[in-house]
Amino acid sequence: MSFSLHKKIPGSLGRAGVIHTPHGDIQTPAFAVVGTQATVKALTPDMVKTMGAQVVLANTYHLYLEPGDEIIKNAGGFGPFMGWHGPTITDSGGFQVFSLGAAFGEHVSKVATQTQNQSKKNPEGGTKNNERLARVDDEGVTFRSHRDGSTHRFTPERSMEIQWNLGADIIFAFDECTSPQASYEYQKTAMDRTHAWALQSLIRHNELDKEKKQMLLGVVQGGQSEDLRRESARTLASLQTESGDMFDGFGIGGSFTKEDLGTAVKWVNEELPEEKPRHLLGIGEPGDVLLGIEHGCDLFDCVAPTRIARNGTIYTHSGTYSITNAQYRTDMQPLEPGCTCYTCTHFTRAYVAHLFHAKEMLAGTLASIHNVHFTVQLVDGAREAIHNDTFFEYKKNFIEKYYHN
RNA sequence: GCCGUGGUGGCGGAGUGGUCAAUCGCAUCUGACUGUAAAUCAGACGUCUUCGGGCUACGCAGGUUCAAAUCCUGCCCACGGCA
Repeated sequence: MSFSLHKKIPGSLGRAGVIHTPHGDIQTPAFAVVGTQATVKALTPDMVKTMGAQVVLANTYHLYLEPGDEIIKNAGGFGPFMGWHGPTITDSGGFQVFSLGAAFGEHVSKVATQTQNQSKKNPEGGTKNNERLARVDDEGVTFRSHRDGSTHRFTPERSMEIQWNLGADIIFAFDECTSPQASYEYQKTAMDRTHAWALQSLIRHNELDKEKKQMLLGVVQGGQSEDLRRESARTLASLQTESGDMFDGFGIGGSFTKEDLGTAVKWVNEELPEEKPRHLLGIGEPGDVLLGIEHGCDLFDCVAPTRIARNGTIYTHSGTYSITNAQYRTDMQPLEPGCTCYTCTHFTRAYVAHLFHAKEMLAGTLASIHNVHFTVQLVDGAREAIHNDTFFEYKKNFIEKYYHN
């Protein structure tokens, strides 16, 4: 397990490199396709591979609940279990602390469209406590399963044990992902807690993974404040156990606003060591990914391509559109003219629209193929541009078309 | 021909004197979705509107009533039964 840096974007933090894993290399920057429950929804691993995806990310919380991490351990890890033989990542379950906790029942997302006011209801932001499914304390998180209501508890140690069983090549320290509505004080509290958990994660992981098969990434938090973000990055970068073990890379977590995503990432990556990979967690949409790449992130993952696909939204180089809109029922063009994906080379908008209206399962599959292909291609193109010293030109061309049509 | 039942918005189907432009479901239209509580969710859905409201509507035509989708009369239509 290692990371090698091959090329830097002159004048920015952006770079291209390779992460070597026991299941193959990941050329970075790379987009990890999300397969939360050991399946990329609506797609077979063959399809995912054909689209050019290099790595699949699954979720600790979900796989712990179903089918249980022991079963996956016995299957040889979630990769073999799902029939994906390339590199893999698992998230720690930390994000569910947010989505089942402070964000529960709220219309709060990872990337807020505008600067939101701090919650008047709760310093941590979001809903009243009695409605949520997860509650955080200094030692861990107690949560109720969204599937059957049963109560469970995650600690940093437990997350490491489960992720060890799930067997991904790259795993994350257990962290607390905060709401963008949380107060500064709460962001600081959560960040300090995340740092304490980071050390516990590191210690427990090194007990389990003596041969260092997995890369463990520490997760930077700190909300939208520059001082906290920088402090978090510095703290994690220098964190080490008594035996000298350190993180193999870093995740950048938490929530952002659309406006400050780039700057927040920049603050963090200015502090993080250059020789270790950085994963921008849960991002994202095309423009956000390019921003992340420019500011020095190597890995991305996001549910957007597959989720919006299943809901009928199609990525194109001139922006997104909804295939279910009436005008596409008779449109005999491919989803995006010129696209080389399987869907675009075999089917029309009218056909895909029909599948959506008829509620056929293939609708989500064909749309997902296109959107994942689109996103992977975008990142591949950016990587190539970095190697060719044309990144800014590449980004400018993309952004102009994508956002101004 | 007689008897019975029923005709409500694109469809199905509530409502059986006032709070009904009419519950609800489907369809339709539009929007949202960023470490997947998500093949999900939200809004609109007679018509016009200066967004206060106005107008036209519950098979058709009359009638009763302050007030009718709801009660009465006739007609038309559908389904079932008997001749």
